[in-house]
Amino acid sequence: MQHVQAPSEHQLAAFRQFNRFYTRQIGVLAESMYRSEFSLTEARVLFELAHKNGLTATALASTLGLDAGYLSRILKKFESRGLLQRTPSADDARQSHLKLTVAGRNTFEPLDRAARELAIAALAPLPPSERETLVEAMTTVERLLGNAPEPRVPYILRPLRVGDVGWITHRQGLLYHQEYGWDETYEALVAQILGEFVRNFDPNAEASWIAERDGKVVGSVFLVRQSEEIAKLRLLYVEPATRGLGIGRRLVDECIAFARSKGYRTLTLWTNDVLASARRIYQAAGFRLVKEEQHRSFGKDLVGQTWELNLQHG
Amino acid sequence: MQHVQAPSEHQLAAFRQFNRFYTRQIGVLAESMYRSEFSLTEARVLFELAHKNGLTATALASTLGLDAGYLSRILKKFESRGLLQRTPSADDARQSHLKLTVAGRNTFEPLDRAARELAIAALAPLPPSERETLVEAMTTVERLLGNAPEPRVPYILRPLRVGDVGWITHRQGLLYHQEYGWDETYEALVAQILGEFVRNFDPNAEASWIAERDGKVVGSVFLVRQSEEIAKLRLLYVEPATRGLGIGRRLVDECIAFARSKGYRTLTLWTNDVLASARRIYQAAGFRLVKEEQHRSFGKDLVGQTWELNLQHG
DNA sequence: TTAATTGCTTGATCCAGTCAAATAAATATT
DNA sequence: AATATTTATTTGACTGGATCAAGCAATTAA
Repeated sequence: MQHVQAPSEHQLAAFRQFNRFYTRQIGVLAESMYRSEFSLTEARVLFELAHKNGLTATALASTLGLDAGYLSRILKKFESRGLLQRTPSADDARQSHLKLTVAGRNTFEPLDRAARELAIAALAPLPPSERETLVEAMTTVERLLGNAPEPRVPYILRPLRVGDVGWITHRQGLLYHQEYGWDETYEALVAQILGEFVRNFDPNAEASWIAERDGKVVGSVFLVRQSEEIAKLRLLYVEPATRGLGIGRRLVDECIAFARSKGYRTLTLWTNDVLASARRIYQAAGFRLVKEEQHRSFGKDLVGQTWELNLQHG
Repeated sequence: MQHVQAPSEHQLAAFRQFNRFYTRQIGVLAESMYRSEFSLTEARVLFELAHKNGLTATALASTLGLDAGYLSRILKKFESRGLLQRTPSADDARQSHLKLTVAGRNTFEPLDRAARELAIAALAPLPPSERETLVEAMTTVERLLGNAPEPRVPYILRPLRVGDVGWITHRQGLLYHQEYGWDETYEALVAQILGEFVRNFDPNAEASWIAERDGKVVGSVFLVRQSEEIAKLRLLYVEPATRGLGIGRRLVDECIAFARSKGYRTLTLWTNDVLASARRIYQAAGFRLVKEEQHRSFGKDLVGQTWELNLQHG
């Protein structure tokens, strides 16, 4: 059962403002097309036709959100001018497949170039770094508003890369601050642990896994050597937005498998009792609570827990 | 002289795709208004009138990008229905100031609520974290495309907050990786330094400054106590996109002033000769190079430099 | 004083876009 | 197999959103 929280006023306001802004923006674009022999809608149709052969009228109408009758007339106009060729569909005599003729492509070309010039004119004044920022932001909007197809692969695991240490520190610091009120010393501890992990990394005895989804880090875990026989799992974390995909469990499983393969006898970890969702994962994976102690850290009174997994009986 | 590089093909494509996408998006919005007694344009006019009193027709036409004649008719319609009141301007008898009547506000209200419902419907399906991402991306697009007024305050300095340590580590790690090819051990070093800084922080002898612009961290510097008489400046960094605003210089100046006020005699720092822009700042601030040594770090052969500033003669 | 510009209005017009009805093919139902 | 329903497309009829150009009065510049 998921409680759906209402969007905040600030979010609604920003969303609506953006729509007003972009309505105007597109008005400007449309205006600049005004002198051409085609309307904005006709140009959109041409664009679709130029980029995809064999479309049917219905498909076209639905991707552009056009009235079927209106589109029909536009297509008729194109055909009468020799820009468009219709081929009756083999398996449905009602439909035909649409394709621009050579003349059609030639007509589209200057239109397309003009649109390109417009885009250049919009981007060129920006410093290069901001161009990239802009494009990224646009992609984000599109992905989130367009009923973005859920990524086929829900997430991938990959090794640590430059930038990850800082990012994970940042997210964990913020997250535990927001959720549990831990202060900046927690983030600092994470930074130190990860810094040391990287600088003293022993590839034969240690490992890390980063879960990535849609190009963004959504989880991670680290396995360090504590002694000849004991490996330690550290800093398991999963982005709240991606909980429920089994990422946490997967990360822990990877750790266990790796530790076992390297001949460790015990996998240990230290956590705090407030971290309930992590605890469930550890329990499910077979860890057993071996020690608890009160401590004051990160600005809070906490109960630290040590969990262990025997790697040999399994 | 600034060389203006052309936008990349990828950027142009993304930009144009977004325009097509949002054209469709706005088409959907307009459609949903179809049954109301006002057209989308009329609704936009109403919105502007509802949110700003005393507008003139020309101002309105230009903010919405409307034809003056068309707007004139719309206003006439509003006035004849008693939604709008025009007050002749005192200092220009050609203009009049526009203001919604009470009836006008009452008419606008359900319209506004409907638009609000639409916004809710668009945002509600997203998980909260993505809502915020979306809104941020929209704001970014708007800022970059709308001839965004440069933020009045180009940047602000603020103390360290939770999340900063990780973020700064992330950015510095990535940046020096991209610009100079340094490997992940540099990021790890930054993490350790910052982690230690926070955990052993002595507010009477140490300090940090975060430069923020538009809500985003764009620079930082840390000052640590090395001994009774020597303070050390560490990890100066400025986002490339915001170079030229004097942020680096400002951060260094803050360090110097703080070190002086705390009675240190010397301010020292360690850097590498490849970091040219930082070096210029140190030189300009009066630092002198006191030592150089070759070393191999971060996967590169580097020349380390120690710079010092005498805090007493100034 | 005259000329040019600006703010707004009005007449004329157009064509983008909507709606409903019609046709023919495909699919579902009996 | 016959009938009903749905789907893809077309066509006729119409509306009203939007543009353009001309015009008027007030303002500003020459």
